[in-house]
Amino acid sequence: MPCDFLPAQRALLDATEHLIYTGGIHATGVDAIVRKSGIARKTLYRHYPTKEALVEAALRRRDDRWMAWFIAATSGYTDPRARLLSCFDALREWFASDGFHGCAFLNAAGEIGPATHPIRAVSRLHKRRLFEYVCTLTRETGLAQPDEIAEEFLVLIDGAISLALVFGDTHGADAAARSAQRLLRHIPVSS
Amino acid sequence: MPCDFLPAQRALLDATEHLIYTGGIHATGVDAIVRKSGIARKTLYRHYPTKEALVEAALRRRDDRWMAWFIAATSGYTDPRARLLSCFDALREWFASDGFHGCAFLNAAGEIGPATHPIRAVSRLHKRRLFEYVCTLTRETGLAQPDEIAEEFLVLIDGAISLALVFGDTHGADAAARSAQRLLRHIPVSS
DNA sequence: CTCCCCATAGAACGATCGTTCTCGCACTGC
DNA sequence: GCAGTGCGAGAACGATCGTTCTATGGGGAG
Repeated sequence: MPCDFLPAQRALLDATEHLIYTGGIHATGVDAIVRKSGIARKTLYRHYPTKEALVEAALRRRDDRWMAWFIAATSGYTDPRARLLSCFDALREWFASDGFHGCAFLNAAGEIGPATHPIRAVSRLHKRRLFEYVCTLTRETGLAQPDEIAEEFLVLIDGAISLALVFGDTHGADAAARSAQRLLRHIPVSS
Repeated sequence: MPCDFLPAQRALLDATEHLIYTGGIHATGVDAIVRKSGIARKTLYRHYPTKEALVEAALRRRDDRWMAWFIAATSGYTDPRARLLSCFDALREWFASDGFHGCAFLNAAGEIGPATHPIRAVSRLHKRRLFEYVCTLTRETGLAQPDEIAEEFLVLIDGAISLALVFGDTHGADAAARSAQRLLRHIPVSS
């Protein structure tokens, strides 16, 4: 993992990520990507053999950046339980931000049919990375069975994101936070 | 609300629902709908002014049928708490069924950009209907603040569906069921 | 300066998109 | 028999899809 991107790649990935996030993968044409990025079509196809590869690269980079944002946004508390609960504050902020349109990886998985498609693999990778990070948070709390608790948190996180997409508000994050608080209140600490 | 559909409409809605559920809205062309349904293009455009209207009608009917299935699948227990928990048994069964591809309404909302689009309204309607039904279940339990609990259940349900879509397994339903059991164990009954 | 490579702009390719039109066949009421 | 109508099959429309090609114009190495 060395590597920054060339400026042309950066512009392409920025434009692609934004367009497919706000408008969907199939609905965004190469024309729109070229127009928004200011990069020539020929250059696009020099860096990426196909639109699909460009979309996949854009999603991989979004994965990196989203995870970095989420980790940064949930590192403000030293108390492990407060840090775990701050996940939902971060989500609330995200839901209320301009241009929020759900989880790009859930959207991609829902839009693309076959489960063997490379883009579906990016979605799985993202959720697995998120799960691993939540595992580190739950393990720090000293609760019993931290990985199973992390699974429950993953359900709460993705449920909150989905409801925020559909309803356009933050009530899902509030409900998820209530569930999480109850979870922390009633789970025994390990041995 | 009289009305069954004419046979041509039924065939069109069946084909459209199946195609857009498994392949996405934008990825399914009118050609494929015509081919699968065995209905002539001209007939299609007599019943529905545009592909978008046909998709919307197919989603509305899927809403009706999915809700009917979900209600039927969660009516086997007389004990209100067992009935509430049976939601996740129904989901588990759904996740393991052939052709499962997440929630059609979450997928549609994720694929379609503008929140004012008519199809987005169908997604909101579906989740609101699901919420209302879960409310009836939570109210029967006699728990305090049943509507807030129903919100939490909605988060658990949609989170489980999203994880089932991404990972292709039923662990999300298991985790959601654990959260739900803890919820029922630790919430006080109203007054 | 010349040669070469990369970049942009944009035309052009075949394919497919959503939509409309034409045709032919089967059926109905008179 | 015969005009009228509904439907299936499919051609055809312009537009747009993803992709490739040509033409043009710097910028660095020799």
